[in-house]
Amino acid sequence: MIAHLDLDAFFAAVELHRRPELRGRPLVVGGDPNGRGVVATASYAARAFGIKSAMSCAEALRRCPHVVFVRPDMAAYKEWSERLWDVLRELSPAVEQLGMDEGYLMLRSPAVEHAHDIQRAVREQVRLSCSLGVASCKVVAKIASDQKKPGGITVVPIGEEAAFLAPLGIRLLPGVGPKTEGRLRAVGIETIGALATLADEDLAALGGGQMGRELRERARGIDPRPVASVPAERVSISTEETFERDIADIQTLRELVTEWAPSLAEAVKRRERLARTVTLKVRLSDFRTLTRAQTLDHATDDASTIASVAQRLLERLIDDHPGPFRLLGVGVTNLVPAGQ
DNA sequence: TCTGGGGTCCTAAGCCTC
DNA sequence: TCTGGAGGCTTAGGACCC
Repeated sequence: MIAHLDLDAFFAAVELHRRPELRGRPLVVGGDPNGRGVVATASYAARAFGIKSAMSCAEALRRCPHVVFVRPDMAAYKEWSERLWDVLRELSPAVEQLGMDEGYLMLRSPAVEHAHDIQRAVREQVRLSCSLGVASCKVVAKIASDQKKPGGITVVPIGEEAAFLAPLGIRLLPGVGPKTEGRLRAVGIETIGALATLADEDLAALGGGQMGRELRERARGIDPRPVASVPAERVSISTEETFERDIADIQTLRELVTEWAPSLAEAVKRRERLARTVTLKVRLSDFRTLTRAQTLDHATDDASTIASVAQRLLERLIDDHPGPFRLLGVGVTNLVPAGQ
């Protein structure tokens, strides 16, 4: 059996350990409530006011005028996260980390007992609350872990996967976002059970291809993906910034590109890689996102090369769309091992 | 609601080579 | 020499995730 483990309001939980005087008060970890910030994590006290992740901080403030805002301290969360994963690797024969605050674990039998042991160890050794889903495959375990938050364990016995999923809303299936949900609703599919029985000819509602077939398989509780203990290699590194106010001035944008290139190059070097492709990304005032990319003849980890390619891409982009821009980003992809 | 920052994966079109 | 198709690479965009 597999467990999906998910920390409960992770960033907020860390902040409450650092400032115990805020216990019980609605807390949001996120951006600037007077700017363009969004909520990264809301404490459970804040959720009671309808505040959710990804909501704008301005809206969160409207819903709860006395909410406390805290800027994220990623370095601190990373430290807590490392402690957590060290503990988990001691407890399970195979652990697959997804991001800082969730992942899959292989369970020993009896699985339910093992899941309780893991939850207790996280509480006692890392002082964090987590929820777990226990099932025969990843997709079912993941959906199950969300059923009894915070602090719950949901077990789906073997053979009951499809029945467990059937009544749940389509949006709970990982891979179904707002767009796919809309397309499915348009053809009358509202539950995971309805998706599971979708006829081949109706798969077009999911765009046809392989993704549609895979989603339908998962809706049936079928998911052969193993727990992968070895982390996948990074495929891209990027940095981006949403501006306080939209920027039209080309010189300012050029300077930003030049300013960011060294830290990108550093990140590439640190991973002992070279980058073959440089990408530039902008967001227009109307929220449309545009990208331009160039693949180099010779892979690089050189800041000035990255900067000059990004500048050229920026000029090309500005020729097509003069701005102003809400966001600017620079990234590298196509990473190959250094020395190749 | 008025939408961050860091990513991953998929798709489709255009181009090139075999 | 011309043509057609397959397949790979690059580019751009879209959807999704935490």
